[in-house]
Amino acid sequence: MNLKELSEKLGLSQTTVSRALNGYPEVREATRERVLDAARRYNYSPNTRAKSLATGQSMAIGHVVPTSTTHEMVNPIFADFTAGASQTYARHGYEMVISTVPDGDEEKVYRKLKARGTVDGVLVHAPAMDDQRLSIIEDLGLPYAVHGRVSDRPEPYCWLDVNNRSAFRTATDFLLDLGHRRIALVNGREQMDFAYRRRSGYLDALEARRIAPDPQLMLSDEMTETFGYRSAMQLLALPRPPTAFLVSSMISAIGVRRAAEENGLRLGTDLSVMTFDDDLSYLRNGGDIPIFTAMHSSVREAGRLLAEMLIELIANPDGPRRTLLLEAELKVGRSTGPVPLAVRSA
Amino acid sequence: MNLKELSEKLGLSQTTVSRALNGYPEVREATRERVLDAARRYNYSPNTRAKSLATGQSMAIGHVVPTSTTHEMVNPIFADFTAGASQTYARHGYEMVISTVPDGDEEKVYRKLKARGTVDGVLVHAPAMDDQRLSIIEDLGLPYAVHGRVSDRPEPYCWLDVNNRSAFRTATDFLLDLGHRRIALVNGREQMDFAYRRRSGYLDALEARRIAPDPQLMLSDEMTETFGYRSAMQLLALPRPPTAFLVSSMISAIGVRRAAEENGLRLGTDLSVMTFDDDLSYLRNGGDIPIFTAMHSSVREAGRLLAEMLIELIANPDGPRRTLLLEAELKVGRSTGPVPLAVRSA
DNA sequence: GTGAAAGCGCTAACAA
DNA sequence: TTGTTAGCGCTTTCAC
Repeated sequence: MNLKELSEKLGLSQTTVSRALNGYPEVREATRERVLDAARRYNYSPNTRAKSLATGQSMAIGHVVPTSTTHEMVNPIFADFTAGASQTYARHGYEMVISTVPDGDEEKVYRKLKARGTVDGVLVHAPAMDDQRLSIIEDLGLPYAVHGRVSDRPEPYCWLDVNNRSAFRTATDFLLDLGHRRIALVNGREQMDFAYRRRSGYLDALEARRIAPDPQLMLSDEMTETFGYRSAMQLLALPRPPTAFLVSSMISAIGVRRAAEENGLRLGTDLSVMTFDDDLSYLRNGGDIPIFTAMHSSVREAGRLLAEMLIELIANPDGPRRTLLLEAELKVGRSTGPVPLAVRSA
Repeated sequence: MNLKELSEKLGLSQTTVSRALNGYPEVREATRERVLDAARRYNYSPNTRAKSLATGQSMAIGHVVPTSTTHEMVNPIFADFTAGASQTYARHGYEMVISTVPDGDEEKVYRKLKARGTVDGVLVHAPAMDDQRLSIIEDLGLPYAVHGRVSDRPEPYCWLDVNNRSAFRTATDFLLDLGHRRIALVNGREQMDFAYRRRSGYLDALEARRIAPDPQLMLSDEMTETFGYRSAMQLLALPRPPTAFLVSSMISAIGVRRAAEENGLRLGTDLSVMTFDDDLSYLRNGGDIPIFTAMHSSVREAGRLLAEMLIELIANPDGPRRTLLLEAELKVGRSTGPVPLAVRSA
């Protein structure tokens, strides 16, 4: 059933039917009723492609995900964030188009998305400190919004970020208050903007107490379980091992716990583990996770919000570039010892 | 740059340019060269919407994900699978469109996808035993492929599944061979087809040795860390607790480990934990995971394969409904005790 | 081997 | 308030 057929059934012109369906004011109410009714009865839905072609809007938003190095897509953060964004899109009638790209081919993909008219805007994930994507997208004239920030970018752009710096400052202070002095930082890859900001927060806290950071205690790589495990094994084997771990993701913290276990250390007694992660659904199911003391934020909600911001930008491309900084919340769990912990002898 | 502009630059008709670009044979080679060259130079990409409208093909494939109850999208399996499928789509020039739906609204969404011509086919995730979606999609005449199977469905359809039954039979046999007699099964939600098949395999193995299954030892729910933890806490508190756990997902197994830890039990010594999960990227990063003994399969590869099958079906809707059953691989890690473990006294 | 023209299903001037 | 008409950018007969 298409517009032509529907209008013939109704004995009206396509124009009138179209106007009735799209809520234009110049249609008589009775006519509109008739049209809407028939549309429902015949299960009519307008062909998106035809509509797009006529309006120039694709009513779709692209998420471009690099595959090879970062494994971004399988990152639970990405999943939760995307789920949130998707809900917003659905409410506004947008489709979500996900493209995966081998690293390096990104420019080509954005260019194509634009040229082919596949999407009306794009959401950018996991920006690096000197991320080049934004300039490319900006130059293409494609509306975009960023989950995170790009430190090296002076131009205004639409972003939403969690306050990583203050979160890690707070977390580190928390551990310092407990009496810890050797705190390991198990962080994401150095080029990632979030990792840089987190390290800054950690260093801020140490500096404020005049504690010299020990480079040996600061590791960074892609945040997998394996990385957490290996980091902890390595750090716990030091002559002066850390008494606390500040870990940039829950899944890596789980790896840290595995290492602790293998070393015969009990969390909350022999070792403190504190994590920053978003509030991920695959770990909980409505329940609490008191595994670690944690800095939490809702990444799903972040997805919803940023999608709203992007849609607003698409509607008004010359409007202001909105930004939003979310503060993380501290949740104290039982794995962080309440008292200064003895340094384990080598 | 669109076709008209490009053809004007070349002094050719749109027709010829179109033919040259799309590899039609009746174009002189020299002309084709010129056209392809110009297309590259001017960064020409055909407008997808216009092309779709003209051809009737959308060159997009839909993944419909229920949101409310199952949290499917944030399931790491889904993420890895989708990443794999997406790679195949990219190779074949397809876009991937993801829609989230509140449970129950699925029929409406499929109907819309079809009526609006948004996609050429759909991939169905996480089927339940009596899943109604397939009949709906079938009736709509939308090509589809299923990740998993639907036990209650006699009609042929295109699916790819891992052999859950034999995997769990093998896993249970493995634990039985070690001398375990009280083996807990921590499984996915009962309505899920995969959970049913896994339980069957588990029961098969017990029955073959004339061991009566203990209903107390069989739990099922959505596979989160929290569920694994709670299950294990509950089971370990039994008068006769299990000596081994067979867990349906790695993340839940991590919860089981947490519970074991809290109970002062060491994996591989006091307790065996065996898991079935796909080979998930967020846990590893190229490395091994010696956490549990596991039945493994590559879900990313599964995504790639099933996407191929679907694309083939779209190209030839009246062709055979291909199916593919993958066998899981047993990987023995150090957490499964090599000898019968003493039953912990209550 | 190349081009003219119709049409995919819809929207949006402009007319009535 | 409704209808006529001309596109949106591409493919695809059909004619040359």
